[in-house]
Amino acid sequence: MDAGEDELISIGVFAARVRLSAKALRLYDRLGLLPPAYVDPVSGYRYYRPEQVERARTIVHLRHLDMPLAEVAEVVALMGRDGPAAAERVGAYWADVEARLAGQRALVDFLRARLDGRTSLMSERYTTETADVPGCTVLSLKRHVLVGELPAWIGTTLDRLHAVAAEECGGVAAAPFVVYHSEVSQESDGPAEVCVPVRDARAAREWAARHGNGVGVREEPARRLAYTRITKAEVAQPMILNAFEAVERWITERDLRVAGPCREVYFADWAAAGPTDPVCDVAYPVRTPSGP
Amino acid sequence: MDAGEDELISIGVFAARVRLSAKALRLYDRLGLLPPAYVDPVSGYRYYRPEQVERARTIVHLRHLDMPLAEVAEVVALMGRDGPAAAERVGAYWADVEARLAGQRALVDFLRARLDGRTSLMSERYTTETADVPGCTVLSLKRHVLVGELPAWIGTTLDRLHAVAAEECGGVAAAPFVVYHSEVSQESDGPAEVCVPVRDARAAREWAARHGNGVGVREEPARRLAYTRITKAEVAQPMILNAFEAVERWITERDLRVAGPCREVYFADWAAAGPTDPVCDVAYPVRTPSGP
DNA sequence: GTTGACCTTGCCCCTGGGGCAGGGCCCAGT
DNA sequence: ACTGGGCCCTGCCCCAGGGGCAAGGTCAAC
Repeated sequence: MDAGEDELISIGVFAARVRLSAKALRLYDRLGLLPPAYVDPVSGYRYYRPEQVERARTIVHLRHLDMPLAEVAEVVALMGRDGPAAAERVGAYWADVEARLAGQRALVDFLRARLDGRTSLMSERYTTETADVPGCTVLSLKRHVLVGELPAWIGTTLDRLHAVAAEECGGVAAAPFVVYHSEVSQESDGPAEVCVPVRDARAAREWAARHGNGVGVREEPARRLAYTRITKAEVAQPMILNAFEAVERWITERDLRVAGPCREVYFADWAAAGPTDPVCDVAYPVRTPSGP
Repeated sequence: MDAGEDELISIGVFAARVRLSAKALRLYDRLGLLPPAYVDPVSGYRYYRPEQVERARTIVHLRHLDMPLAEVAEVVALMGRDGPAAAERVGAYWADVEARLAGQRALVDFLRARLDGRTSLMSERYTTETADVPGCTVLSLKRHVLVGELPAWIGTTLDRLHAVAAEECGGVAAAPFVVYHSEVSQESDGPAEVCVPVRDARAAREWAARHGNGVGVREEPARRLAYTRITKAEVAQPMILNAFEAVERWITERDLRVAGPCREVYFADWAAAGPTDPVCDVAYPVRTPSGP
């Protein structure tokens, strides 16, 4: 158990054994990730022990998974005391990676199809029309949200506001919708706003003043919307982007102007709908080139 | 076709529409990736046109795949002229990503098992022994090679040297082996050397002087090897790391010292072997604590 | 004792931006 | 016509995770 001092290894030899650069080892020392067993107080030379090889190799492996050093530090800190917990952290990290990847894979398909020119065929699938919708008072909740969390957030928020509208505000007056401010389709975070039109504007305002943590009430003006209707399956990322682009193209071709942030109008019962049932209108507010 | 000047969009508005920061747009301008349609020569203000939205969004998507800007530039350059070629490049990029990922997935399994403590069970699977092997003359080819390319490189190089040894150097004298210099198991590149022992040292030397582009001839000294025997299936990354670690542990426990770079000795016919057939010895040269 | 290999710190470089400072531009209201 | 506030400009420093190089100190073998 008593390790002789002859076991001290210089940084170059240690680096070669664990396949790290000396530079990386110095960095890990500075970060407290893998401090040398001994540092000569005069020369500043770093010396390692063979027992440190295991820790170093674990770090190498974790870096090979592109795990940030901060997280690597947590894992190796756990390693000595609680192996299963460390293994668990690695699993959790990798699950995150795989989740991100699933989205990226879908995006690859979408992009390849678009670059391939198959998009022109696809845009014919979308029939765009306009409709004039009256103004209304809406319960609204606005937040920055990442693409990955969007569906879940929309679902729960819609349910919450739906319940409030039904019980406190005289019922739901029209189809709920989600507005994407800074008017892009999706991708990355960016403020999204879930809106549920209510019948009783005054009751809504009072309820929001009393309870609404984050929930606001506002007037949504009457609008002319250019929209295309899509199925439940087509709402998924990134397929829905095709719908947004189709509507944009339709607007441009007709020399109309976009007059506000784009939105998704959920006119059907989401839970009851099958994958091929239409559930959503992808819409842009428009005005005519002449009028305001 | 003549776009009115009223279509010019300021950087802030354009940034919001394509969901990029103004900072990113300036960077893309500087890199020639997405130059503004017009730059005011007096104020330096950048102005974009709606037609540039498509290109910008493609860039956003590609960046979302973590594609480096240099490669993004190539793809978007192709986009206008040759869509299918651009799609092809994206596909190729993603295939690379997936390939890298396959290796990382295996590494995750390996690491989780090790951190979980299941490694102690596994080390019992490996029976380590020592053997004294005589010195010999070897044909050798040394190169820096990445982990992913290792199996392919070893295979083809072994075949090449095998053929030379058989035809020009009096035949193969012993089992070929691969030496990993800077003595680690694997991971990342790092010089690896394929060695094939030959019977006729003089013929080998002459052949190498005449033809050997990169192929060298050297004396491999007699060694005592600590080794464990593994099957064809166990040669795969990263499972083989368990074997290396088992041998290292065995050496440490017996108070021996590593006396050279580790190696894999391929004693069986690789092509003819099934997954459960032993084909390889994972070995470290050792010396006793007393002797040199 | 000398020499060359090794080690040290410190600095600038890369990518893909974020954030801030100091200063210029533009438009709308008065 | 002026002024204010909101855009926009450039330039600088910052992040991870190191790579590379320079100037200088150390170690060990001969």
